Amino acid sequence: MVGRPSNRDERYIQVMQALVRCVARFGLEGASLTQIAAEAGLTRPLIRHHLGNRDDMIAALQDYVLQCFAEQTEALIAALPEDAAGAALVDLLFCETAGSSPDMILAFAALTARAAEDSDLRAACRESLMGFEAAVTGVLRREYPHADHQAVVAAAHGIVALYLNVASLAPLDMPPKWTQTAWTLAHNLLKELEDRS
Amino acid sequence: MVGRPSNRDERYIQVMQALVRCVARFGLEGASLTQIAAEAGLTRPLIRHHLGNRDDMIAALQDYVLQCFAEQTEALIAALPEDAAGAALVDLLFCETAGSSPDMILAFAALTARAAEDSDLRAACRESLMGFEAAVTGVLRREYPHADHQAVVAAAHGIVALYLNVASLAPLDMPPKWTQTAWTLAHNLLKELEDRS
DNA sequence: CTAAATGCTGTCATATATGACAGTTTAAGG
DNA sequence: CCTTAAACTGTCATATATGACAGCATTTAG
Repeated sequence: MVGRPSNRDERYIQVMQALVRCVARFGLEGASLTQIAAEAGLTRPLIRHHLGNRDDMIAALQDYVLQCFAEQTEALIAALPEDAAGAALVDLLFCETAGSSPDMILAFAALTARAAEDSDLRAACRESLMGFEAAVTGVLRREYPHADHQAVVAAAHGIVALYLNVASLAPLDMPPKWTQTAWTLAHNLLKELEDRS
Repeated sequence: MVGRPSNRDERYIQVMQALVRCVARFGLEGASLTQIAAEAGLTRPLIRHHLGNRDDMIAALQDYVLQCFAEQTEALIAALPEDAAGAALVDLLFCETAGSSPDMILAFAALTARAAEDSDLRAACRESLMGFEAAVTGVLRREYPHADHQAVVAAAHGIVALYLNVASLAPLDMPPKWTQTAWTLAHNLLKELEDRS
C-alpha cells in the first residue's frame, strides 16, 4: 500500500463527538458547519472532506448516536456485579458517568423530534429505546425471577423514564435534592419488586 | 379613538401557536420565518410587523410557553374532583388532551436545551417545572394528608417524570402497551401512597 | 368625506451558510 | 529520489434567511 495513511476513523469520531455536543445545545439545524468544525478543532472544508455534506453528516449522526446507545447499554449491563445488579444499575445510571452523557441523550431527543417526519428514523429510535428498556428488564428479571413479569416491565420502564428525565433536564441544573428524589424513587421501584418476589 | 381596530392579540396567539408547532418539529433555530408564517397562514413580513425580528419572537415564545404551562397547570388542578383527585389527575395527564399538548412539551424541551447558555431562561424553566411538581405535590398532599412528606414529593416527581417522558417521546409513536405501562406505573405510585397512609 | 391609525404587501440589500473544487502539503512505499 | 494516495487549505459561486422599509389598503371616528 502506497500513500499517506488514512485517519478517517479518528476524524469521524472527532467530528461526531463535536456534532453531538452542538446538536445537544442548538438542535439538529441550529449549529452551522463552521461551529461544528470549530468544536472539533478542525476547519469546515476539512470535515466536509471526510464526512461529505450536511445531509451526510446528520445521517452519520443517526448511526453514531443509535450505535453508541446500544454499545453503552451493552457495556453497562456487562459491568454489573452478580448480586444487587439492579441497585448497581440504578447507581451507575444516576450517579456515575457510566451511562450515556447528557449531551448524547439530548442529541437523541433532537433526533426524536425529527422522527415525526421520517418513518425509518422513527422506527430506529423506537427500537433503540425499547432495546434499552428490554436490557433493564433483563437485569431485573434475572435478579427477581419470581416477580410478576408485568411488574418487572413496569419497574424497568419507570427507571428508564426517571433516567431520561434527569438526563434531558440536565441543562436546567436542577437542585441536588431533585436529582436525589429521582434516584430514591428508582430504588423504591426495585424494593417494591423485592417485596413482591 | 380613531383608526382601524387592532388585531395584535389574535395575531400574537396565532403566531405563537404556529411557532410552538414549528419549534417542536425543527428546533428553536430549525424553522425559518417563512415556514412559521406559512404554518400560521400568514406572510413573513406580516408576522414581523406584529412581532418584530427573530429574537423578539423567541423571547415572546419563552413567555408564551412558560405562561401557558402555568395556566394549564392551574386549570388542570382546578378541574379535579374532590375525591380521588390523584387518580383523576393521572388520567387527565395521560389519557385526555387536558394537559399540555405534546408540541408544547417539545417546545419546552427545546427551550431547556438553550437554557444551558441563558441563566435567566434556565431559572425560569426550572421554576416552571418545580411549580408543576409542586402543584402535583399539593394535590397528593391534600388527598393523603397522613402520608410521609418525602413520599408525597417522590410520588409527584415520578408522575411528572412519567408524563414528560410520554409527551416528549410522542413523535416516536410508541405502542399502546408502552404508554399504558407508564399510566399503570403512575397509578401504582398513588396506590403505594394510599397503603402507607 | 376626510383624517388618522393600523393592517398588510412587495421588494430590496445584506448577511450567513452551504456546496464545490482547484491546488498544496504530507507521509508512506519502492 | 520519485510516485502515489490521502490529508488539508483557500477561495469562489450560489442559495437561503433575515432585516428593513416604502407604499398601499382598510376600517374607524368625527
